[in-house]
Amino acid sequence: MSHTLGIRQAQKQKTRQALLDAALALLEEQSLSSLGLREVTRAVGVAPTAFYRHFRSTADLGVALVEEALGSLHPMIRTTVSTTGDPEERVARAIDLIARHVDGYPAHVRFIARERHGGVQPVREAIRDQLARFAQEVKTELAKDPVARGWSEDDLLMLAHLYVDQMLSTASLFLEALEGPEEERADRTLHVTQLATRQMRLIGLGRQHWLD
Amino acid sequence: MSHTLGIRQAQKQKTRQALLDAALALLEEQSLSSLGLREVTRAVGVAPTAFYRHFRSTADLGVALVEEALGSLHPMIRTTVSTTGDPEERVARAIDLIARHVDGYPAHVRFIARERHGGVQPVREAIRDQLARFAQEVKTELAKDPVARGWSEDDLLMLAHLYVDQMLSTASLFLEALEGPEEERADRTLHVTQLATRQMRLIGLGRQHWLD
DNA sequence: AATTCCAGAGAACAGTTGTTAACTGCATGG
DNA sequence: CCATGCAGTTAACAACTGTTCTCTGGAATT
Repeated sequence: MSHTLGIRQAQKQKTRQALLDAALALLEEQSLSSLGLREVTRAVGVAPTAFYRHFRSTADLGVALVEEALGSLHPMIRTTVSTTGDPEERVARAIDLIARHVDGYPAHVRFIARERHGGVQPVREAIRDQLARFAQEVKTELAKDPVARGWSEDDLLMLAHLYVDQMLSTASLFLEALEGPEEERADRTLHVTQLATRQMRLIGLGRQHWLD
Repeated sequence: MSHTLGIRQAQKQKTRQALLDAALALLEEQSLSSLGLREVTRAVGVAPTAFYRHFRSTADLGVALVEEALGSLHPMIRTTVSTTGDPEERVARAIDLIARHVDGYPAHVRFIARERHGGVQPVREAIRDQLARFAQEVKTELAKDPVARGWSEDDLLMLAHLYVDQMLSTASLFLEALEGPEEERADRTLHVTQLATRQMRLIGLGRQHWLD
C-alpha cells in the first residue's frame, strides 16, 4: 500500500523520529510541560528552527508520542484478556504480558503514566481517548465470555475500565521495580507480580458473583 | 500546646503559606517540574530571593504541598472505610466523602494526581509514602470487619492498596467532571458516582468470596 | 537541463530563568 | 535601651528560552 517514498521524505521522517526518541529520553527525568524545544533539538544535533518543520510545539510532539506509545498496542489487548484457558491461567498470562511490555518499552510506559494527569491538556485528552478505546475493546472481549450473560452494556464497560486502570497501575509498579537498584529488581518484580495477580483474581471473583 | 508565636514568626508563616497557595494555583495549568521560583514569588508579590527563606527549591516546596494535601487527610480514612452500616450504605458513604473532598479541595486533588507519577523524584516519593500510610490505615480498618476472618496480612494489604488506588482514580474522575462546562457538571458527577459505586460494589463482592 | 520546492542552518530578538552578594528595616532578647 | 537576628529587598550575572526572518543546498518536478 505505501509506495517507497523518496530520499527527501525518508530523511524527514528520520529526523522526526530522532526528535521523538530524544524527547522520550529527556522525559525520563522531567514532565512534558517543562520540556523545551531547544533542549530536544540540541539532543538530536539539529538547529532549533528545524523543530518547526515537524511539530507546532512540544505539546504537539507529546500528542505524537501518545500515538507512538499506545497506538500500536491495540492488537495486544485481544490476547491480554482472551477467553481461552481457565481464569487463573488467564490472569497469569495477562500480567506476564504487561511485565514484558514494561521491560521492552519502559520509557513509553513512564510517559503515559506521567502525562495521563500531566500539565498539558491536549496530551491528557489524547491519552484519555486511547484508554477509552482500550476500554471499549476490553468490553467487547469480555462480552464473549459466558460469564457475561445477563450483564448490561454499562456494567461491561464499568468492568472494562476497572481492568484498564488495573493494567496501568500494574505497569507503573513494574516500572518502579525496574528503576530500582539491580540487586532488588528480581525481588520487587516478583512482589509486584504476586500483588497484581491477587488483585486481578479478586476482581475476577467479583465478576463471577456480580449477578447474585 | 503551641504557645502564641511572635509577630516575626507569624509574618514568616504567612508568606510561606502565600507561596504555597500561589504555587498550588499555578500548578493547575502545569507540572511541578516546570514551575519556576520567580513565577511563584511574582504571583505572591515578593522578591525572588525571598523564596530561599522558606524553601531550598521548587521541589522542596512540592514536598511541603504533599504534606498539606495528604497529611491532614488521615483522620478521614477511618470514617471512609468504617465498619458500621450495611455494605451498600458504606460504599455510598465513601464515594460521597470523596466527592465532597474533591469539591472542597480540587487543587490539592489535582496536584496529587499529577505529581504522583510526575517528573520530580522527591515529590513522587513523598506521595508514595503518604499513600502507603493510607493503605496501612485502611488495612487495620479492614481487619476489624468479620469478613476479614482467615485473611492473611498480605491479602489484607493487597486489598487495601486496591481500595486506595480506586479512591484516587475516583477522585480524579470527579475532578474532571468538575473542570468541565457548568451545564454538564451535574450529569457527569452523577455518572462518575454510579460508575464508582458499581466498581466498589464489585470489589466488595470479590472480597466476600475471597476465601472460597 | 532548467526550475521549483523545502528541510534544515544561521543569526538575531526580547524576555525569561536560578543564584550570588550586599543591603535595610524592624522584631527580638539581653 | 541597645545590640543582635533575620525576613525581605535591590541589583546584577550569565545562561537559557521560543520565535522571527533570511538564506542555502540538494531533491523533486517539469
